[in-house]
Amino acid sequence: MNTTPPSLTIGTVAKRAGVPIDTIRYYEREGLLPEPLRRASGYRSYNESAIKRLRFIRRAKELGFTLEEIRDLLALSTDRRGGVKAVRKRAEQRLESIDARIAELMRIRKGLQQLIEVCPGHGDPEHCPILRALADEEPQA
Amino acid sequence: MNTTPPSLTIGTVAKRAGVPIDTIRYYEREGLLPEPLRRASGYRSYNESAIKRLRFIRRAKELGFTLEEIRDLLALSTDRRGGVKAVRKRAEQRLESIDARIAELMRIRKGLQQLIEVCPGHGDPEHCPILRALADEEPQA
DNA sequence: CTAGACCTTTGATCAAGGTCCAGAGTCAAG
DNA sequence: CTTGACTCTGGACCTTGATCAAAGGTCTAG
Repeated sequence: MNTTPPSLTIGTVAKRAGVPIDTIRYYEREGLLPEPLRRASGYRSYNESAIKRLRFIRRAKELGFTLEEIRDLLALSTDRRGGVKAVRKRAEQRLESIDARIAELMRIRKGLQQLIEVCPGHGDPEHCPILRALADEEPQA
Repeated sequence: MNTTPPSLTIGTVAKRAGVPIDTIRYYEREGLLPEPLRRASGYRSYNESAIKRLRFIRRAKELGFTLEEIRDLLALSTDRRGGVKAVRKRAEQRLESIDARIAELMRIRKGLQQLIEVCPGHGDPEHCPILRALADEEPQA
């Protein structure tokens, strides 16, 4: 709706979006940002929408999306038919993978916690349960 | 105590330890495995302790230790004075960083969950709360 | 006009932890 | 002896998400 004249340099966009200049060019190469207009001098010429897009990317990254997934989300976000359904599905998948990662970390945490609890913290390495747990044979080896 | 004759080839060790051959050579380069004896032909010649050590590394990796930390643990595990105390300290640090990671994932999870809950899953992308959350301006932008 | 800030490109580099390859030599079975 | 499986070295390459350097061109304030 607003047709902001394209006039921002990459440095300005970088500052306003909170992203390093190199990263902007990198995102452009990776297809996350459209190629901007250029001035006669070759300078990239951005408008406000580029800043929005960079912030979109930043937030999605904070939610744990990879750049690959974000590229996908960006494509979906402009798909009027079915885009919303697909976006929600991606978000649900993301949630599942976060849950799986949390569960895995909890499992690891538990194992480590138990070892620490029974380790006296001194004495012979032969009797340290942490080292023993790491070194012991597989059951049925 | 057991003085197993060194006679295992790298391929055998790889199979028994469940680690690719290239990875064994890589660990050797990185100082996680001692340099093995060699046959006259130049073939590496391992004994059972190499397999134990590789399993140690594998388990430590499963507990989220980096190779750097594992190298450290391996050194400590043979240090009779103070080694155990230091090992326990490393384990405690590892636990703390796991807790931090879990907390971070829980925070992310919560944000994502809230977005999914209010997303109808259909309709105009303009009204999709997930896309809006990603795209919206910073407050006070 | 000039200094200094800003921008351009290409290509290298980083962390981590491997993975793969070519070309050559070796080993065990039949 | 031959065949096929195995191993050797050295170095290149992979993933992800940037980050930096070099050499040069442009823009803006004074």
